[in-house]
Amino acid sequence: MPGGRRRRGAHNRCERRITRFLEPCLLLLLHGGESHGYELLDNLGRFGFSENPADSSTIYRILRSLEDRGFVTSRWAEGDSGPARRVYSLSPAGDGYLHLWVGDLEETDRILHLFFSEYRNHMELHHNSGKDT
Amino acid sequence: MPGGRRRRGAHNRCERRITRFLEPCLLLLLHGGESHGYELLDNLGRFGFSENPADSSTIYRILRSLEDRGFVTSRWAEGDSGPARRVYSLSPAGDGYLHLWVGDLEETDRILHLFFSEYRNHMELHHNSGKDT
DNA sequence: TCATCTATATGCAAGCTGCATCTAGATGAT
DNA sequence: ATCATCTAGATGCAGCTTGCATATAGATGA
Repeated sequence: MPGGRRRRGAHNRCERRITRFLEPCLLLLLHGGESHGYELLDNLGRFGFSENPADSSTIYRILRSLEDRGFVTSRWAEGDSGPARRVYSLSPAGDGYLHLWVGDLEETDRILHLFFSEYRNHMELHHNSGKDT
Repeated sequence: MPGGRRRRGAHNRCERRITRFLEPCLLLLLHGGESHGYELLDNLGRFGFSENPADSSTIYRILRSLEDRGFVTSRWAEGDSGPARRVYSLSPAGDGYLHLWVGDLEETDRILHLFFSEYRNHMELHHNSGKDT
Protein backbone atom coordinates (compact mmCIF):
# COMPACT_ATOMS: atom_id res chain seq x y z
CA MET A 1 0.00 0.00 0.00
CA PRO A 2 1.92 2.94 -1.34
CA GLY A 3 1.82 6.68 -1.28
CA GLY A 4 0.54 9.36 1.01
CA ARG A 5 0.20 8.24 4.59
CA ARG A 6 -2.07 9.01 7.43
CA ARG A 7 -4.70 6.86 5.81
CA ARG A 8 -5.92 5.13 8.95
CA GLY A 9 -9.09 6.81 10.27
CA ALA A 10 -12.03 6.27 7.93
CA HIS A 11 -12.89 9.95 8.01
CA ASN A 12 -16.04 9.47 5.98
CA ARG A 13 -19.10 11.50 6.73
CA CYS A 14 -17.63 14.04 9.04
CA GLU A 15 -19.79 17.08 8.69
CA ARG A 16 -18.11 19.62 10.88
CA ARG A 17 -16.02 21.73 8.57
CA ILE A 18 -15.13 25.29 7.85
CA THR A 19 -14.36 25.79 4.22
CA ARG A 20 -10.66 25.98 3.49
CA PHE A 21 -9.88 25.93 7.19
CA LEU A 22 -6.55 24.24 6.59
CA GLU A 23 -5.28 27.38 4.91
CA PRO A 24 -5.23 29.62 8.01
CA CYS A 25 -3.85 26.74 10.07
CA LEU A 26 -0.93 26.36 7.72
CA LEU A 27 -0.39 30.10 7.65
CA LEU A 28 -0.30 30.22 11.43
CA LEU A 29 2.17 27.35 11.60
CA LEU A 30 4.38 29.09 9.06
CA HIS A 31 4.17 32.28 11.10
CA GLY A 32 6.13 30.33 13.67
CA GLY A 33 8.91 29.68 11.20
CA GLU A 34 9.63 28.01 7.89
CA SER A 35 8.66 24.41 7.42
CA HIS A 36 7.84 21.84 4.78
CA GLY A 37 4.61 20.06 3.93
CA TYR A 38 5.30 16.77 5.57
CA GLU A 39 6.23 18.43 8.82
CA LEU A 40 3.27 20.80 8.71
CA LEU A 41 1.04 17.78 8.30
CA ASP A 42 2.21 16.49 11.66
CA ASN A 43 1.91 19.82 13.42
CA LEU A 44 -1.70 20.21 12.37
CA GLY A 45 -2.51 18.00 15.34
CA ARG A 46 -2.51 21.15 17.44
CA PHE A 47 -5.60 22.34 15.66
CA GLY A 48 -7.67 19.30 16.46
CA PHE A 49 -6.75 17.37 13.35
CA SER A 50 -5.53 14.47 15.43
CA GLU A 51 -8.53 12.14 15.32
CA ASN A 52 -9.41 13.49 11.95
CA PRO A 53 -6.14 13.97 10.13
CA ALA A 54 -5.79 16.09 7.05
CA ASP A 55 -5.03 14.59 3.69
CA SER A 56 -1.50 15.21 2.48
CA SER A 57 -2.60 16.03 -1.05
CA THR A 58 -4.72 18.87 0.27
CA ILE A 59 -1.82 20.33 2.23
CA TYR A 60 0.55 20.26 -0.73
CA ARG A 61 -2.02 21.84 -2.97
CA ILE A 62 -2.83 24.60 -0.50
CA LEU A 63 0.86 25.39 -0.09
CA ARG A 64 1.31 25.69 -3.85
CA SER A 65 -1.75 27.86 -4.11
CA LEU A 66 -0.45 30.12 -1.34
CA GLU A 67 2.78 30.42 -3.22
CA ASP A 68 0.98 31.29 -6.47
CA ARG A 69 -0.71 34.14 -4.66
CA GLY A 70 2.51 35.36 -3.11
CA PHE A 71 1.64 34.53 0.49
CA VAL A 72 4.54 32.15 0.96
CA THR A 73 7.85 31.50 -0.75
CA SER A 74 9.56 28.16 -1.14
CA ARG A 75 13.00 26.74 -1.67
CA TRP A 76 14.34 23.22 -1.95
CA ALA A 77 16.31 22.04 1.03
CA GLU A 78 18.38 18.88 1.46
CA GLY A 79 17.43 17.25 4.71
CA ASP A 80 20.00 15.36 6.75
CA SER A 81 17.84 12.35 6.03
CA GLY A 82 15.28 11.35 3.43
CA PRO A 83 14.48 13.07 0.16
CA ALA A 84 14.69 16.81 -0.46
CA ARG A 85 12.01 18.99 1.01
CA ARG A 86 10.27 22.04 -0.28
CA VAL A 87 10.55 24.49 2.58
CA TYR A 88 7.99 27.27 2.81
CA SER A 89 8.29 30.66 4.49
CA LEU A 90 5.56 33.17 5.17
CA SER A 91 5.86 36.40 3.20
CA PRO A 92 4.74 39.82 4.49
CA ALA A 93 1.70 39.52 2.25
CA GLY A 94 1.03 36.12 3.78
CA ASP A 95 1.22 37.66 7.22
CA GLY A 96 -1.47 40.12 6.23
CA TYR A 97 -3.52 37.35 4.70
CA LEU A 98 -3.38 35.39 7.94
CA HIS A 99 -4.79 38.35 9.82
CA LEU A 100 -7.52 38.69 7.22
CA TRP A 101 -8.36 35.06 7.79
CA VAL A 102 -8.54 35.57 11.54
CA GLY A 103 -11.04 38.38 11.09
CA ASP A 104 -13.04 36.17 8.82
CA LEU A 105 -13.02 33.30 11.27
CA GLU A 106 -14.17 35.63 14.00
CA GLU A 107 -17.10 36.49 11.80
CA THR A 108 -17.77 32.78 11.33
CA ASP A 109 -17.68 32.42 15.08
CA ARG A 110 -20.20 35.21 15.43
CA ILE A 111 -22.54 33.52 12.95
CA LEU A 112 -22.13 30.23 14.74
CA HIS A 113 -23.03 31.73 18.09
CA LEU A 114 -25.97 33.49 16.57
CA PHE A 115 -27.19 30.05 15.62
CA PHE A 116 -26.55 28.65 19.09
CA SER A 117 -28.41 31.47 20.75
CA GLU A 118 -31.33 31.05 18.37
CA TYR A 119 -31.28 27.38 19.14
CA ARG A 120 -31.18 27.71 22.92
CA ASN A 121 -33.70 30.48 22.82
CA HIS A 122 -36.04 28.32 20.79
CA MET A 123 -35.53 25.20 22.89
CA GLU A 124 -36.34 27.07 26.08
CA LEU A 125 -39.80 27.74 24.71
CA HIS A 126 -40.38 24.31 23.18
CA HIS A 127 -38.50 22.33 25.79
CA ASN A 128 -40.69 19.32 25.11
CA SER A 129 -39.23 17.76 21.95
CA GLY A 130 -35.63 17.02 21.27
CA LYS A 131 -32.65 16.40 23.49
CA ASP A 132 -34.41 15.85 26.78
CA THR A 133 -36.84 13.15 25.65
CA MET B 1 -34.48 40.80 -14.82
CA PRO B 2 -36.38 37.65 -14.03
CA GLY B 3 -36.38 34.84 -11.55
CA GLY B 4 -35.06 34.27 -8.09
CA ARG B 5 -34.74 37.44 -6.11
CA ARG B 6 -32.47 38.73 -3.41
CA ARG B 7 -29.76 39.32 -5.97
CA ARG B 8 -28.51 42.64 -4.68
CA GLY B 9 -25.34 42.14 -2.55
CA ALA B 10 -22.41 41.04 -4.65
CA HIS B 11 -21.46 38.34 -2.20
CA ASN B 12 -18.26 37.51 -4.02
CA ARG B 13 -15.17 36.40 -2.16
CA CYS B 14 -16.66 35.98 1.25
CA GLU B 15 -14.56 33.29 2.84
CA ARG B 16 -16.31 32.75 6.12
CA ARG B 17 -18.49 29.75 5.63
CA ILE B 18 -19.45 26.57 7.33
CA THR B 19 -20.20 23.84 4.88
CA ARG B 20 -23.91 23.16 4.48
CA PHE B 21 -24.69 25.61 7.25
CA LEU B 22 -28.03 26.50 5.72
CA GLU B 23 -29.28 23.01 6.46
CA PRO B 24 -29.34 23.29 10.26
CA CYS B 25 -30.73 26.82 9.97
CA LEU B 26 -33.66 25.57 7.92
CA LEU B 27 -34.18 22.67 10.30
CA LEU B 28 -34.28 25.01 13.25
CA LEU B 29 -36.76 27.31 11.53
CA LEU B 30 -38.96 24.33 10.71
CA HIS B 31 -38.74 23.22 14.32
CA GLY B 32 -40.72 26.35 15.03
CA GLY B 33 -43.51 25.24 12.72
CA GLU B 34 -44.22 24.38 9.11
CA SER B 35 -43.25 26.84 6.42
CA HIS B 36 -42.41 27.10 2.75
CA GLY B 37 -39.18 27.92 0.96
CA TYR B 38 -39.88 31.49 0.09
CA GLU B 39 -40.84 32.33 3.64
CA LEU B 40 -37.87 30.46 5.09
CA LEU B 41 -35.64 32.51 2.84
CA ASP B 42 -36.84 35.65 4.57
CA ASN B 43 -36.52 34.23 8.06
CA LEU B 44 -32.91 33.28 7.52
CA GLY B 45 -32.12 36.88 8.36
CA ARG B 46 -32.12 35.85 12.02
CA PHE B 47 -29.02 33.80 11.42
CA GLY B 48 -26.93 36.63 10.09
CA PHE B 49 -27.84 36.11 6.46
CA SER B 50 -29.08 39.67 6.17
CA GLU B 51 -26.08 41.38 4.62
CA ASN B 52 -25.20 38.18 2.90
CA PRO B 53 -28.47 36.66 1.79
CA ALA B 54 -28.81 33.03 0.81
CA ASP B 55 -29.54 32.00 -2.73
CA SER B 56 -33.07 30.74 -3.27
CA SER B 57 -31.97 27.83 -5.43
CA THR B 58 -29.85 26.52 -2.59
CA ILE B 59 -32.75 26.65 -0.16
CA TYR B 60 -35.10 24.79 -2.45
CA ARG B 61 -32.53 22.15 -3.13
CA ILE B 62 -31.73 21.62 0.53
CA LEU B 63 -35.42 21.27 1.34
CA ARG B 64 -35.84 18.63 -1.34
CA SER B 65 -32.77 16.80 -0.13
CA LEU B 66 -34.08 16.85 3.44
CA GLU B 67 -37.31 15.38 2.20
CA ASP B 68 -35.48 12.65 0.28
CA ARG B 69 -33.79 11.65 3.49
CA GLY B 70 -37.02 11.69 5.47
CA PHE B 71 -36.17 14.65 7.67
CA VAL B 72 -39.07 16.77 6.49
CA THR B 73 -42.38 16.15 4.75
CA SER B 74 -44.09 18.45 2.31
CA ARG B 75 -47.54 19.16 0.97
CA TRP B 76 -48.89 21.66 -1.51
CA ALA B 77 -50.89 24.46 -0.01
CA GLU B 78 -52.97 27.16 -1.69
CA GLY B 79 -52.03 30.48 -0.25
CA ASP B 80 -54.61 33.23 0.12
CA SER B 81 -52.48 35.11 -2.39
CA GLY B 82 -49.90 34.20 -4.97
CA PRO B 83 -49.10 30.78 -6.41
CA ALA B 84 -49.30 27.54 -4.47
CA ARG B 85 -46.59 26.81 -1.96
CA ARG B 86 -44.83 23.67 -0.98
CA VAL B 87 -45.12 23.63 2.78
CA TYR B 88 -42.56 21.67 4.75
CA SER B 89 -42.85 20.16 8.22
CA LEU B 90 -40.11 18.69 10.36
CA SER B 91 -40.40 14.95 10.94
CA PRO B 92 -39.27 13.19 14.14
CA ALA B 93 -36.20 11.98 12.24
CA GLY B 94 -35.56 15.57 11.23
CA ASP B 95 -35.77 16.62 14.84
CA GLY B 96 -33.06 14.10 15.67
CA TYR B 97 -31.01 15.24 12.72
CA LEU B 98 -31.18 18.83 13.93
CA HIS B 99 -29.76 17.79 17.28
CA LEU B 100 -27.03 15.87 15.52
CA TRP B 101 -26.19 19.02 13.60
CA VAL B 102 -26.03 21.04 16.81
CA GLY B 103 -23.53 18.60 18.25
CA ASP B 104 -21.53 18.85 15.09
CA LEU B 105 -21.56 22.62 15.12
CA GLU B 106 -20.42 22.58 18.73
CA GLU B 107 -17.48 20.53 17.61
CA THR B 108 -16.80 23.07 14.87
CA ASP B 109 -16.92 25.75 17.51
CA ARG B 110 -14.41 23.84 19.59
CA ILE B 111 -12.05 23.53 16.62
CA LEU B 112 -12.45 27.19 15.87
CA HIS B 113 -11.59 28.23 19.41
CA LEU B 114 -8.64 25.89 19.41
CA PHE B 115 -7.39 27.91 16.46
CA PHE B 116 -8.05 31.23 18.20
CA SER B 117 -6.21 30.13 21.29
CA GLU B 118 -3.27 28.91 19.22
CA TYR B 119 -3.31 32.23 17.44
CA ARG B 120 -3.44 34.41 20.53
CA ASN B 121 -0.93 32.23 22.26
CA HIS B 122 1.43 32.57 19.33
CA MET B 123 0.93 36.29 18.91
CA GLU B 124 1.72 36.94 22.55
CA LEU B 125 5.18 35.54 21.97
CA HIS B 126 5.81 37.16 18.59
CA HIS B 127 3.95 40.36 19.27
CA ASN B 128 6.18 42.19 16.85
CA SER B 129 4.81 41.35 13.42
CA GLY B 130 1.20 41.48 12.35
CA LYS B 131 -1.75 43.42 13.65
CA ASP B 132 0.00 45.87 15.90
CA THR B 133 2.60 47.16 13.44
C1' DT C 1 17.94 -6.53 -4.00
C1' DC C 2 13.80 -5.43 -2.01
C1' DA C 3 10.61 -3.52 1.24
C1' DT C 4 9.78 0.49 3.77
C1' DC C 5 9.87 5.27 5.04
C1' DT C 6 10.01 10.09 3.81
C1' DA C 7 8.36 13.67 0.75
C1' DT C 8 5.96 15.72 -2.98
C1' DA C 9 2.66 15.62 -6.58
C1' DT C 10 -1.31 14.54 -9.92
C1' DG C 11 -5.88 12.61 -11.66
C1' DC C 12 -10.40 11.98 -10.71
C1' DA C 13 -14.90 12.07 -8.86
C1' DA C 14 -18.17 13.73 -5.54
C1' DG C 15 -20.30 17.38 -3.10
C1' DC C 16 -21.67 22.26 -2.22
C1' DT C 17 -22.71 26.76 -3.94
C1' DG C 18 -23.74 30.78 -6.75
C1' DC C 19 -25.44 32.60 -11.00
C1' DA C 20 -28.45 32.51 -14.74
C1' DT C 21 -32.52 31.06 -16.43
C1' DC C 22 -37.21 28.89 -16.81
C1' DT C 23 -42.00 28.13 -15.58
C1' DA C 24 -46.22 29.66 -13.98
C1' DG C 25 -49.93 31.47 -11.23
C1' DA C 26 -51.57 35.95 -9.09
C1' DT C 27 -52.01 40.88 -9.00
C1' DG C 28 -52.43 45.42 -10.48
C1' DA C 29 -52.06 49.21 -13.80
C1' DT C 30 -53.20 51.02 -18.26
C1' DA D 1 -57.70 42.44 -22.52
C1' DT D 2 -52.72 43.13 -22.10
C1' DC D 3 -48.59 43.54 -20.02
C1' DA D 4 -45.36 44.15 -16.31
C1' DT D 5 -44.42 42.70 -11.84
C1' DC D 6 -44.45 39.83 -7.81
C1' DT D 7 -44.56 35.39 -5.63
C1' DA D 8 -42.99 30.61 -5.58
C1' DG D 9 -40.50 26.85 -7.00
C1' DA D 10 -37.16 24.52 -9.91
C1' DT D 11 -33.16 23.24 -13.14
C1' DG D 12 -28.59 23.58 -15.70
C1' DC D 13 -24.14 24.61 -15.33
C1' DA D 14 -19.68 25.88 -13.93
C1' DG D 15 -16.37 26.66 -10.27
C1' DC D 16 -14.20 25.45 -6.12
C1' DT D 17 -12.82 22.39 -2.34
C1' DT D 18 -11.92 17.79 -0.79
C1' DG D 19 -10.86 12.95 -0.24
C1' DC D 20 -9.15 8.86 -2.24
C1' DA D 21 -6.12 6.50 -5.12
C1' DT D 22 -2.04 6.45 -7.22
C1' DA D 23 2.60 7.90 -9.14
C1' DT D 24 7.36 9.16 -8.41
C1' DA D 25 11.62 9.05 -6.22
C1' DG D 26 15.38 9.45 -2.96
C1' DA D 27 16.99 7.32 1.54
C1' DT D 28 17.46 3.52 4.77
C1' DG D 29 17.97 -0.87 6.49
C1' DA D 30 17.36 -5.98 6.31
